[in-house]
Amino acid sequence: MYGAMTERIDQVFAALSDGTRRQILTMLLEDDMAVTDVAEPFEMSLAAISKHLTLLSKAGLISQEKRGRVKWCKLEPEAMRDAIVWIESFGQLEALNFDAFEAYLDRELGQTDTN
Amino acid sequence: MYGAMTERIDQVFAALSDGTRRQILTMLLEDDMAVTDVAEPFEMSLAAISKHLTLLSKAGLISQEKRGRVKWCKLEPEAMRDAIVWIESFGQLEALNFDAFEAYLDRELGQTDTN
DNA sequence: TGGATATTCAACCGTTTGGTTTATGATTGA
DNA sequence: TCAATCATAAACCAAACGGTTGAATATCCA
Repeated sequence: MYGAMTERIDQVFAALSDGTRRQILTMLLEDDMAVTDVAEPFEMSLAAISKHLTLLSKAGLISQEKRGRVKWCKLEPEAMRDAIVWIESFGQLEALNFDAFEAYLDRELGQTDTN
Repeated sequence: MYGAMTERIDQVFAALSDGTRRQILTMLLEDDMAVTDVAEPFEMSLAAISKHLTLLSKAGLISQEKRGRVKWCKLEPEAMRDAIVWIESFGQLEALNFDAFEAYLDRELGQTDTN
């Protein structure tokens, strides 16, 4: 069994492991965008971008709302929160974040979260 | 073509997208470990853990050194640096980190880093 | 020497990923 | 109404993932 939070972190990190998707997220920092406009700077097909957006959406990193024939994509940075907490704890250079990491681990264990 | 740094970030995020691997990294925070000892708390085969360790090693997140018949695994948290810079910039809650992100983007662009 | 231990290799399996092309559905607007 | 536009679906492909089992390799030690 796999905890809900653990699974979400899996999805977020997996979503971030592709340069195209990271670039899309960066573009969405500016403003909400239609799918076609998201696809414009890329060389791949619209269908491929549509798949990337679906994956980002499943990971919670964007939301999509259809108005008319246009589907608007909006960044949802909150979805990164737990992933940020996890990864920051390893930036031991500034050893400040260990408290946050231990708190995270406690929550994980408190959820009968076997791997 | 894909920039070297971009590719490394891909690998790091992909490595972190699996709960087993994140747990291994957490274990290695404590101390260096032999492969067999890493595998002990998991229910999967030793060969499976060995593969996870190979992947972590390719991502630079651990190093492995063979002494005798034992292969020691050591955490290499520095490998997370660029991934941390990238992801932190989206934690807009504390809007402090944007400078780091812009610096990252500048480096990316400065590397003829097409996607 | 030879058995036990540590680790990986090799072959296999089913699923997912990241892309393609073509077809389809929904909506717009002249 | 009907052509153009926006977006996804469907079918396909090659490669990677995450796991298995069984064999192979290397080392230790009695």
